[in-house]
Amino acid sequence: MTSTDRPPAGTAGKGAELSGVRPTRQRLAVADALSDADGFHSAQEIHELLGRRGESVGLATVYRTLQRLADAGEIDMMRSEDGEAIYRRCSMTHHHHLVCRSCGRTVEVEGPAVERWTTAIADEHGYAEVSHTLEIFGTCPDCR
Amino acid sequence: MTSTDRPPAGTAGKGAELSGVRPTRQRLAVADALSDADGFHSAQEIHELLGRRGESVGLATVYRTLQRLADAGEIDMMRSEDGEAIYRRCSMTHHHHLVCRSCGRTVEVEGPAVERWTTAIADEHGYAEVSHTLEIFGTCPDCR
DNA sequence: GGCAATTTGACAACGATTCTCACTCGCAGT
DNA sequence: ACTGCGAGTGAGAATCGTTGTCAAATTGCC
Repeated sequence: MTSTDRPPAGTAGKGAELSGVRPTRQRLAVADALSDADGFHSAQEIHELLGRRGESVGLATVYRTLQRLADAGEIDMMRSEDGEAIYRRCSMTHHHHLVCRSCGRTVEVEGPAVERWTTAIADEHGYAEVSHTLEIFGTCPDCR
Repeated sequence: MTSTDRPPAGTAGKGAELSGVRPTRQRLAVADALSDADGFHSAQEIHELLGRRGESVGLATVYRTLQRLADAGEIDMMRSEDGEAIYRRCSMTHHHHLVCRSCGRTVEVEGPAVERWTTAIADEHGYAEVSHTLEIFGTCPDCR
């Protein structure tokens, strides 16, 4: 469940998207760390990075912040092959992976055609809020 | 008592992939369960299914068997949105699933265009023996 | 039949993520 | 600036999926 319901916070009538979200030191630090380090990073990596920077932030807070950012669509979340959640600063295009069965070498590929197709198919069946996962497996040239 | 007995040294050198693999009841049961239930299933689901069937198999064994099968390329493994490992029997008709996030209602869809696209992309990067997984998620009309 | 390597299974160990809860801090009103 | 309250935080417990351990059971092959 991705419930986003929050208690009747009477505070209404202020910032649009940021209703009830406080820009605390920790949140800024997490968002910042993720911006500085590009590419995908796990919550634990971010936590460690913050520690090295001296900006100590609790692990639980890092998890919460990362999740909130992902929910808000400000960052992308996907899962590594180990099943760990990894995040990256948003903006880059949505893409898929072409993975080698033997060595694991991965190539990121884009497919506007696929994006269009999935949306069309879902639409055709009346499904809304579409998302999808696509992974391609094969044996890379070096492993042939 | 070491070099006296020598296991089937070059016994009918054909069973390449199955070197040292015994077709035990448990392994057959797991492979069977996965074949019967199509679609993706987690190790725990398979374990539970086997339990219901009366074919009791240890959880650890299910994990090991599934992993071995995946390594051998006999089944596909990917990760659910929760990060859990899910497997499916390989070699079934090429179709994908359009799943409803709320009620789970699933529609099987085919996409020759996607098949062609994935093959083309893989080819372009020199990858051979291509296979892929694609799942589409959305909210079905009844759940809107 | 009988032996040794492979497998199995119950359970401990693990690592990632979430939950709990007492304590702190930012924000708005006074 | 002072204060109250709820959002936010953090340390550690609790979950949960998955892997490691090891004695006992099973299987293949002589």
